[in-house]
Amino acid sequence: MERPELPLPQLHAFVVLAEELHFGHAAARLGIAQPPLSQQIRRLEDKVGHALFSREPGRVMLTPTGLELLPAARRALTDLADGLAAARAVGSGRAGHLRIGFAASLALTVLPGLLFNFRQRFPGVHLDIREMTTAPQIAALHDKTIDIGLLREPPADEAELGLRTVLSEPFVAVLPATHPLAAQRTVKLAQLADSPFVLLPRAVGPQLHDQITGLCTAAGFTPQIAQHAVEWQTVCALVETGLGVSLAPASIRRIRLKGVAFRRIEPSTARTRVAVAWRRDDQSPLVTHLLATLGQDPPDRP
Amino acid sequence: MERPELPLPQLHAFVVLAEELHFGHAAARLGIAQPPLSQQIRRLEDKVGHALFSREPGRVMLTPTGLELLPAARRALTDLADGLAAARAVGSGRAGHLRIGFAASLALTVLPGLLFNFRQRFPGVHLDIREMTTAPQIAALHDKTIDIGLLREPPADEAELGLRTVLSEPFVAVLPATHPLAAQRTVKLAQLADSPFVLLPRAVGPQLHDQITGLCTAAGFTPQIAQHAVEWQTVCALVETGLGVSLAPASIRRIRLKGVAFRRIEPSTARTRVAVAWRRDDQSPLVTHLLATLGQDPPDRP
DNA sequence: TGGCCTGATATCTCTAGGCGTATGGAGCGC
DNA sequence: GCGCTCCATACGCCTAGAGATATCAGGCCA
Repeated sequence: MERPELPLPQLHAFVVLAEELHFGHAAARLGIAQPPLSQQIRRLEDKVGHALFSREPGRVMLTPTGLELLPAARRALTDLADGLAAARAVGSGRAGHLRIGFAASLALTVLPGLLFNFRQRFPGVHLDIREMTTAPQIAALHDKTIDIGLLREPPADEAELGLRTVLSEPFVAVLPATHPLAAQRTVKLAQLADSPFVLLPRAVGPQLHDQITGLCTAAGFTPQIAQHAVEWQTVCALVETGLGVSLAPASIRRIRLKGVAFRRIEPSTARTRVAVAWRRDDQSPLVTHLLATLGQDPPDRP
Repeated sequence: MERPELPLPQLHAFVVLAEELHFGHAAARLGIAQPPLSQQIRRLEDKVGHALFSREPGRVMLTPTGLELLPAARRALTDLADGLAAARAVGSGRAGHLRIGFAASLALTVLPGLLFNFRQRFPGVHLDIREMTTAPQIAALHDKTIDIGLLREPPADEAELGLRTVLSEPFVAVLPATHPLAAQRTVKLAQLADSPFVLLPRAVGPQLHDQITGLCTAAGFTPQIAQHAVEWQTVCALVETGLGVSLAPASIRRIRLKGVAFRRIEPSTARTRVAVAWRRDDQSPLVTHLLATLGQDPPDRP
């Protein structure tokens, strides 16, 4: 790649003149007087080393040399205009792509609304969504593998990461509608001690899993896990069949199955936090935009 | 098409820095000191409105914005470099295309050598060859439908055209080897009065045709045309079969058939002229080159 | 802590070039 | 011949920008 020798204003003048084939009109289109245009063309011809236009009295025409240069000049100008526009779009956050990690348990709560709102505001932005648990999200943020994390039970000691709580929700008991406790408005945790549990496998969400089993332990019993299911829908479905009960973040109420009842638990102090995480030093306006979207459209609180 | 805002030197600096990702090295490759490079990049970033590089201590990296701009910048630069080279090639006559009209009777004489030599010297030039008789060539030169004409019996009164004689050749009698006159070294035109003639149709080359029949008339007889043939090879082949005799420009000797004899005619004053014609005001270097080629490689004189 | 590397800043110079007005000069039509 | 159109030429002005040198500031390593 060598140093370019053709100033863009001259190329611009050249292209316009090639379209108008009239110095006066071309100068008018360029918004300048005619003599400067003559100079521009002259300078360009000097640089190329050959005439680009034949000025026969009465008509201006492109020479073969000019005809050869024209498409290149035109492409260069449009490339630059388009490239500049695209770069500005990316720079201002109207385009680009954003990689978001999210906890599986959010797929039915904050995530859909967030994606919907964000896409409506920034339709040019490609969103790359991947399901990850908390620890891998933290690692991926440091790796710059993702730009945004949506996770449960955020760690407290991450100096390089920004963290903001998106949702803090209590737990609910998930019961078959036929279960005796379903008759009560609230359920004491200890009352679940004898029921078999249906839970997500610990590997899917260790923080949440540990918090749930921790709640049971605090209530004085160890949950008897009868069955694992990787998705909350499945958990509810299994509860509906009477296989057992479960404990889940309150947003699970979104899953409406007629054979399943959700009941507040007591004590109700235990809550699970959902946070958004990002790199503090991330300059991308897309991150800012996403955080703003998250702030302006607070997810429904169940 | 709007006025471009990105000076090419800055784009060049940008591309080089994007490749080197190191201000010092990039500046060295550009042949400038490092501070000016920093300035170039800064100016470009000001114009774009966003950072193009992230300068973390220790490493320079492209931002997404810069990554978006890079391909456009690269394409614009190479387009211009290539376009400029192509335009210069056309301007200097190393490329382009040249439209040549030629008389059919030259297809076996001046034309092959001319094309061969010209193509060897200017392999980048596309030659557009079309067979035309004299009058259409003159018209096509005025129309700018062709750039070069190779014609017989050029007109004298063409002020706008340049004309140069390429070849001036006598006529020869074309005889079957068994013909009594073939025993002589030279043939008097009148001796052909009783033989049937094989000639090109007048439409193929009126000037030449008229000149041949004119020769006969001058010698006191009207040729009995027994057969027409559109190509000289065919004429010779028909003569070989004994169908008749012919009169032809001497360069026809190139066609070697064992049953055909070529004999000088007397009086030998009659000659046919082949000329090259071009527009005097034609600026194209290709025309000059072709004329030079024609001058430097004189066609074989039979 | 003191070099060293790397990039940013400050300041200066110089010129290419972009634009204007005024003018010249060739064709062309009346 | 006169005026009109259209392009070129001739200055003159002025800014952008490309380049240099000198210096500063932050990380890194010994």
